[in-house]
Amino acid sequence: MATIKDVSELAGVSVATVSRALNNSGYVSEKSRRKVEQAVKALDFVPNEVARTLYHKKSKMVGLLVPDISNPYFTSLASGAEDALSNKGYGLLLGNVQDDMDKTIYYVRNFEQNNVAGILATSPNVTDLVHGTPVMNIDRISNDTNIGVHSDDYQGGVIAGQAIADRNPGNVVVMVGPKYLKIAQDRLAGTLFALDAREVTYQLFQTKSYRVEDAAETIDQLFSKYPQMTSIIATNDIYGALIIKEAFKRGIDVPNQLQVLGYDNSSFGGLVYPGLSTINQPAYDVGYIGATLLMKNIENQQIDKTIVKLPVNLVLRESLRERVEESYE
Amino acid sequence: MATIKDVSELAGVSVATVSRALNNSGYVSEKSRRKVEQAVKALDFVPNEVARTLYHKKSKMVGLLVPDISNPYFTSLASGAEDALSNKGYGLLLGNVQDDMDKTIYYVRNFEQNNVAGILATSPNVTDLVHGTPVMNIDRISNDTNIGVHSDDYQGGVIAGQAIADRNPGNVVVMVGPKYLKIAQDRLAGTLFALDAREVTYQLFQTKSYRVEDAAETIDQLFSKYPQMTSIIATNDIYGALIIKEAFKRGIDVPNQLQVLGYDNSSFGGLVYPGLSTINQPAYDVGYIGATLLMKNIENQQIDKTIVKLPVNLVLRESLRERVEESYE
DNA sequence: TTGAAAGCGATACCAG
DNA sequence: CTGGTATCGCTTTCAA
Repeated sequence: MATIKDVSELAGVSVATVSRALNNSGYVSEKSRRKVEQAVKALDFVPNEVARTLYHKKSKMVGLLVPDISNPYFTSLASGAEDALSNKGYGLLLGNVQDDMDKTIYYVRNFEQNNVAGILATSPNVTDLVHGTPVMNIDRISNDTNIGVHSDDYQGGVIAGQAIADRNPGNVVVMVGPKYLKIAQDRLAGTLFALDAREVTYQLFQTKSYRVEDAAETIDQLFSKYPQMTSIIATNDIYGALIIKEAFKRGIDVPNQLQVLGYDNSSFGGLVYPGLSTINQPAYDVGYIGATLLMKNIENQQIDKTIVKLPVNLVLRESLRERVEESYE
Repeated sequence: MATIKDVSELAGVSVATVSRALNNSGYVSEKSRRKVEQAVKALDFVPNEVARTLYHKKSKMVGLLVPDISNPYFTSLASGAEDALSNKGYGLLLGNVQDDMDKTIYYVRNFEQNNVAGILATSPNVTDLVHGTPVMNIDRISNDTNIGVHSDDYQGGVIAGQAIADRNPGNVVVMVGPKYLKIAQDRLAGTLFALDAREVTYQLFQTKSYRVEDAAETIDQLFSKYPQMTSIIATNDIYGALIIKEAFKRGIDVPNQLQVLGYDNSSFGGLVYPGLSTINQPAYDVGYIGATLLMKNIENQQIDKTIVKLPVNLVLRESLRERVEESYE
């Protein structure tokens, strides 16, 4: 690969001039500029990003930390981030941390060794691990986070609770995500608020994690513990789909005997039958907006202290029963 | 962040000695080594990878090109690659090229600007775009590719054809992937061979791409064109799941009236009901082995000219009918 | 408007 | 065993 020196020699100017021409910085005569352009073309020259990074101590790359890349929700998120980033010429360094603190530490360190311009993090504690690199929290936000973008979990919980309350709830089971996750707490609070407001009773069922591998066995426990349930709010769409499947196996009619509500609006929600009703979290948008904000901070050096909270909405497919109008009592 | 110079000053030795101590290269006295270690600890020093890369003209990062990161098949592949890479201290730069040549070119260029150590590519033509960077083709291999890892597409096609032939095929429709993809051709050849050998007749149905967005409308065309079909071999699990769903909607019993075979063994195949039978492609392994081989080539500088072909197998769930034993005629 | 030269942070050669 | 120094490719003062 040609270097700036090769270009300068071919063009008959100094490397300084080439650099100026390339970056439109400082004065460059039209004549020099033309010579540089020709040489660049002739040599198929592309500036080396590593050298640029070494000088600036900041690369054109952003590190993305996701808990589990097999989970379609995070895939959408990554996809949004990637689109925003590549639009502005940034690259994406991927870190799959698997909800493991050691891997998180490993990747943050690795990112900083590579002078990433910023980090998009789905674990709120990353801010403490970093040595000055801008961090944008996405999806998972903790109470003391003051910058990030996520979807409105409490509201999502409320919508979920109302959707069930509206539809002849019966015996309601609410699956609860890992308690150390604020998003799980918020969502639960919203759901319980909505349910209580409508005087719907419910049972809570705790799940360990959001990981795909843990899902199958959890479902079994669920059905044996609550064989009488007629409504269930799942922690995510994977559980939602598995519950529908298990119901089919047991000859339970969905939604008439058991209605199921997922969460996330993962891509496969529309692939199952009956279609999984769910709460749409704008994962792609969270990724896209998170990346956009991060780049803004990187370029301005000013860290806005803002939390962007994106609205969620109910996606109705066939796994919920018909809505029952309130009667005049 | 501390630099090697800071360490050398604190330790009272030269940067050369620090470097030697850090990399276990050349002679370093025990005494010097201890001083260096202390200084490193005191300063929380981590060597800057960018500077290392500039010197070596080769980073500890690998670029991964995937056609569509929303597709769970590529997600597994990426996951395997990531595991192998992070085990050996390599980072993963992601490029989502969306089957678009311009984006492919953009990313290859971007990867080389960053001196990636190698590229894992799902588009066979990447080898021609590269300026000396080692390329390992994964998943999609063309005829003139001489290095790569993929799963045995022809054999997968054969297995698929046999699975259908074994099960009272009736009116068979074979979906055919994009013809510019060798994997699609090979798979088709295998399927047709198996079907012909058993004297099963079939119809071909061409699909445009593997992209998720294009799937929904294709299904409609399929059902209206072949309302009488009783067996279908889908191009992938997404189509498989959608076909099952559409069958349910139309009151067609799966598998009795219509049996469905997917391809890929995507994570959600087990989430639908009835469970989608499919051909398991070891996506994770392709990614893992591809990355491992690539790293071997990177480190030896010698490019083995090898194609690794991984076996595929039938995953039986409920979307296929019972096997019919051959009768003695 | 231009070019010489000093970094950026590490590595590795060569002399001592 | 150790330290000085050239080098990787680029950017940016500073003087001319």
